Amino acid sequence: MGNFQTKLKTDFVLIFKEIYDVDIDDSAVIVNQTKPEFEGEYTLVMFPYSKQLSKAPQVIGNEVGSAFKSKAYIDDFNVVQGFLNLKMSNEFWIEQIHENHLIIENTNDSSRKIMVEFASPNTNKPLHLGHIRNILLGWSVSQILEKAGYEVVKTQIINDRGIAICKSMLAWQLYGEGKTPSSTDIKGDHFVGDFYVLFENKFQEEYKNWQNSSEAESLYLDSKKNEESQDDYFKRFKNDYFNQYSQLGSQAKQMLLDWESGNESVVSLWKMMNGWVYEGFEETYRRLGVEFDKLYYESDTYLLGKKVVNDGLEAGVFYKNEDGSVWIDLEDAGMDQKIVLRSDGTSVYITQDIGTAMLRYQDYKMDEMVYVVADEQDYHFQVLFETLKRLNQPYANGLHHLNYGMVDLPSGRMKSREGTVVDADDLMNEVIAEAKANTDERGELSELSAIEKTNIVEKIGLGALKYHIIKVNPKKRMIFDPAESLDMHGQTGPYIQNAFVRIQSILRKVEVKNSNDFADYLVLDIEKELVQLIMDFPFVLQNAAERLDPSEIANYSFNLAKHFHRYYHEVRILKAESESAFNFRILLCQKIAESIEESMKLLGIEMPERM
RNA sequence: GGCUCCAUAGCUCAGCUGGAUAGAGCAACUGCCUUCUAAGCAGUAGGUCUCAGGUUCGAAUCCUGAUGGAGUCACCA
Repeated sequence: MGNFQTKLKTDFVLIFKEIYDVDIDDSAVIVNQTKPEFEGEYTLVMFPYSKQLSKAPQVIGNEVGSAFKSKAYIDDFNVVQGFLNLKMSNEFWIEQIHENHLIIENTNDSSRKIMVEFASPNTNKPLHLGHIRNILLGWSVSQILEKAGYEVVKTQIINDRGIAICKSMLAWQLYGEGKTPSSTDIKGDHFVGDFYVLFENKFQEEYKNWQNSSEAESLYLDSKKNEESQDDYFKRFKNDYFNQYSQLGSQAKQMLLDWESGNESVVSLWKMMNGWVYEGFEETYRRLGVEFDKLYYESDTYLLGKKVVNDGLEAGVFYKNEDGSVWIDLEDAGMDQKIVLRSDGTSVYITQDIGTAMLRYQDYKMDEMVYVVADEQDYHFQVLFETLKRLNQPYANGLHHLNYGMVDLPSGRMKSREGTVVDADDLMNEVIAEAKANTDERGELSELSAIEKTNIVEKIGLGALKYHIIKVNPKKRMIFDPAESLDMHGQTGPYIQNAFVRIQSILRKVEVKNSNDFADYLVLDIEKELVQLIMDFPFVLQNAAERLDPSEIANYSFNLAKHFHRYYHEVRILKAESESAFNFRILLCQKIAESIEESMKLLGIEMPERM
């Protein structure tokens, strides 16, 4: 790792050995950035060694500091309480700015392969805000892992079968009048989603009517719980009605059975409608700037787990119940008994996941696997991972569940029934429109062509939206305020893009960019802070990769942009006081821009040249 | 009810391997565009880090308990 902090630690350990003849663990050494109110840039904490050496922390600090002074990179030191503050030499900063801190030396065993699953939508509805968080996290984590030296395979499992899509299909058959996305000029996924909603509405209507029948009356009177109102009762009864009484319900279920038995007309209807949905999804993905290496479809994998279950039965991982259902007992691992095969021999959700995991291993031989799935499925993945472990899968110790928190609106949880779901396409359109309005008002782009303008406005709008979502720690449930997501000031994507744009604007005005003639330049404090930030990149990246947490990169980018904006305001760059100052500052600006661009790229956010 | 996760400024969030006086942004208020793009900068104000114990040189951070909130506990996915 080309990380200077690591070098500081090892030097500290050597010094300790030399002057005290004591071995300490370099991983326990604490290096911080010196607080601005003290002199110096790096701080080592001495308290932990006080007891071991029976010396006051201040004394240790002074002794270690004196030893450090022989290093060329140290200029001076001071000790406050138990904190040893190191002031780096000017040459150190001059040297560091020449280094490329964006190159990550891979310390992992050479090129481990990791598969990342994200997005994974159902094909009966368009994508919404929740998918956007999922997709941004999955994409970003993929980029981060790749940068950290992994070979990454981006994948998803598309839930293209089941009762839900059959509802859309049936509604289209009954009420669609042969319309298509192109005949109505509606995006394919929305088109199919509209029929899903239509089905629900028609079903509700049918259900309401039925509730007035004598059959319904007597059922209510016979099987209501005491004091239960008719409304409550029928709310509870909805599923049973769908399965046992509903006309529409039985037609939809019949359609599912027909599909499973391979009925030609149903299958071709299914293919046509899913095709429409995929066209719509494709457009949304393209706009979001994401792509996948390999798609898996549930229609191909939903039968897969069965063979595994049979093998597992022989190996004693599973057991069979009297009724023929198959289970796994995970109680000794603190979990429950879980069913893996129904008594009728069909597989359940987790069985499919087991089968899919094995198929993926056959295809890619990955060492690790990341599932980007909301935290409501925490337990499911605990069970899945434990099961895969017991089945002795080679990647079983490399399984990760990136369990992000769900997205709430200021009004509470999104509910499709109440129509509060925020649609992904609408959201993108809105934020891009806002970016366009702001851009027009500023007038900076008035000389550019319409195409260039559109291009930039998209980058800004999507930058705002993506940053707003990705800056939040994935583990946390987040509250998404649409009004706030339109903001382009303060800690936002456009603020960071603006720092980059300002640098580009400066660089456009410079004729010769590669003059490295500034060895005599005395680096300013604010410039040291900026170089220090640039030097931090590998450290931040490593953390983000280990924790599967893009928000660390987001915070880092903001920090860098913030420092740059202050620098830009305080220090003349183009009109620097000397040639060496000019040369240094131009190179510094280039380095800052590169670091901003690289870290934002890891978040899936592009930089415009102007804005 | 069992298990899991969460609780930091009015709001949205940082603060993670325990370290110095807990930080940003938004909203509010005050300044700064003849000067490299004001999507910017500087400043004011805003805190019992939910509460109570414990661990130690030192706790927002680790442990225990309480309170409040969320999720989950299907032969659903």
